[in-house]
Amino acid sequence: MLDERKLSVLRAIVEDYVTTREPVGSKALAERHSLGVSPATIRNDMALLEDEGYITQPHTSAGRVPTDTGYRLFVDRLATIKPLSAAERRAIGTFLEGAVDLDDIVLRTVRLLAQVTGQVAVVQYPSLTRSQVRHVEIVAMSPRRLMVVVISTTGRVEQRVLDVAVDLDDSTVAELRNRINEAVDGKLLSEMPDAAAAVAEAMPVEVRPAVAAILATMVESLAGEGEERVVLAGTANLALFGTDFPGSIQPVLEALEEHVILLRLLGEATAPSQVSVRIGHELPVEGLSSTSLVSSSYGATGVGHLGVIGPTRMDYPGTIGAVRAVAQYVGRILEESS
Amino acid sequence: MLDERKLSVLRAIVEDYVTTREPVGSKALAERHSLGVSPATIRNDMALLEDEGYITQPHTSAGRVPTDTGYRLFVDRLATIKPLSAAERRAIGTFLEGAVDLDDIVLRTVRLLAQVTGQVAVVQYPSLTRSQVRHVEIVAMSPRRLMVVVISTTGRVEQRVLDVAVDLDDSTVAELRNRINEAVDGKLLSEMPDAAAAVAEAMPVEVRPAVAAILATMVESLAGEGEERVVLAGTANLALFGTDFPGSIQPVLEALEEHVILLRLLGEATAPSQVSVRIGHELPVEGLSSTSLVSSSYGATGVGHLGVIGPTRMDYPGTIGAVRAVAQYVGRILEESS
DNA sequence: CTTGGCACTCAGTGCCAGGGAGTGCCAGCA
DNA sequence: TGCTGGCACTCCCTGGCACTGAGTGCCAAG
Repeated sequence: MLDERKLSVLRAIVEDYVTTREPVGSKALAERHSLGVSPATIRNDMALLEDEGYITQPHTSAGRVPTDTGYRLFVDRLATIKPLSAAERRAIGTFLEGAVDLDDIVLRTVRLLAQVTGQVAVVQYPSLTRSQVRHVEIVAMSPRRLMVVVISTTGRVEQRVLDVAVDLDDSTVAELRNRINEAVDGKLLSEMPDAAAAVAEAMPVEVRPAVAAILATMVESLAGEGEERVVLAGTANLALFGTDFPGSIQPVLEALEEHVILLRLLGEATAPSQVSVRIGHELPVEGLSSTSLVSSSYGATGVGHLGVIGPTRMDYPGTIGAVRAVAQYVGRILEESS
Repeated sequence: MLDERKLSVLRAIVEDYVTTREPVGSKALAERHSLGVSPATIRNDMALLEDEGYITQPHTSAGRVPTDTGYRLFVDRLATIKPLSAAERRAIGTFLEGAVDLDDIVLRTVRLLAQVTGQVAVVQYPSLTRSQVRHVEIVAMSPRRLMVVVISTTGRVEQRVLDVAVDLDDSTVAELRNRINEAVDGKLLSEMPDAAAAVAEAMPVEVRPAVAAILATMVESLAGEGEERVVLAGTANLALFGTDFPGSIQPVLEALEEHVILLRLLGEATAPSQVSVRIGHELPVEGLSSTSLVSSSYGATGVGHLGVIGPTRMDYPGTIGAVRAVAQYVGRILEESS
């Protein structure tokens, strides 16, 4: 159905449209790309591509514009990812090296990504549920109030204050601390429920229910969905692409404020440690129907995700390259600092 | 210079312009407001108001628009703050009551403020330096690595991991913990340096330098500028006012991403526990020169700030009322939960 | 000091014609 | 069968033009 030349035409249309922001016509294509055929032939091909739904015209006597499916085909079969230049890679490296703690790493990453791609960057904090536990600290603030602090290998530190129904003396707390650390050290937080159950079993019978309750609360509050966090940067870049969004960037900004939704989108990315691209209406979010999301997980265990959101008319090869590179660097930095 | 009637004219211009978004002319003023004089008289007044710099015309043969100084005069002398309706107050109360922890309080507050005012809301986390210390916990994670956790009465919990040069055994750490808690309990974090010095003095001489170093690092890292945080909501509302910003909302969005700057602006607000209004070029930030900031501190001790950022052409009486009300409620909630 | 009248300015709108980019279709050619 | 050049057609965009209407500044009279 689509022979080699028609694919070339589609590629040329996407590339030209991305750079010029204007519908591209057959004559311009014949001039700017060496397709070896006349405009008339290209017109025939374009008519067919339009029938197949890959391109469309804004109005009768205008050039063609890629559709979502057109971009999809381009990304899947026609684009070759643009690797970053050596200088760019070096800049990324040194910029991220300078980070002092996890907050700083995430902040730098998201700003970097926004700056490199010129679009909106999204970075998720390393997910606690996928991180390994490095240390658990339990402190009795008062006889019936405990503070639990969990430190992950990725550097996240989360704490909760729990009220318990039974007085717990210091030695019991100390024992609990030791047992918990023994049980969960190096484990994924998602494995904690099982480990916690075992710990409760091993404690003296009179405190067992209290301990079980503590552990349950602890696991729930630390490993819950609510603990995922994302950070954004570069929303100002949206205003530069204002014309790319039908009407207004308002719905886009609204969608970006819903961090829960962003987290879901990032999480839905398919293959681990590979860049995923979701285009226009492929994103199941109203306000983002004219944007694309280029995302990837980072870290060896896919401990978090990051991505870039921009208009569907974006430079996919470049953006994919940037996202991939940044994800790699962040993963490396996190491993070094753990 | 400005008699009563001219002030009324200015007030009428501001009110009309805020609602209609269009330059207002003498005839319209005479019709919509009962000023008791003819359009011609109003024209004379307007000419004078323009000479004084309170209003301006976008072009000849257009109506008048308030200038920054015009708004300033309006806010200072002409506006009567619009208190929220009973229903609104009730809604605020119940919405904020539902919060489960500090993060939740802040999140709900900022969303509420954005929703009520229809503009961009900014809420600063309770400042650690102005909070009282409720509890300090020191935990030896390994002989040379300590974790320090500080809990404030406002519910903020901050932790740091410190590496120390000397081995500290458990009993020393325990003693340190007790002494610190004794010394700083109920004190403002800003008073900690003094308290810390006294603690170091009282420790055994061989660990004294190490302890002093720990305390110094601790105070510095916890009470430093870097620890202030702000949260935004309602940036999407900016797009609705797009036409109010010359050119683009891009510089505004950019400025909003600079949290450090926002913090500075919030902190500069003058009178404590009173609503401060800064209009247009009064804000020393390039990108915000066509916006106004209505802000207030909250909490009895002015422990944090919150505010609203919108176009200079905003409903000042309503916004001031909303900011004041929300600040009061947040303060109350924080006290209840402390 | 206020008021009505009057001339003037100028943004905004609707209309129209011309130019241009682009398309679809068709007939001819390899 | 597929490519190509030619041609008529569509429709957006631009610029010019006249017109309207809101609004102003000024002035003379009350």
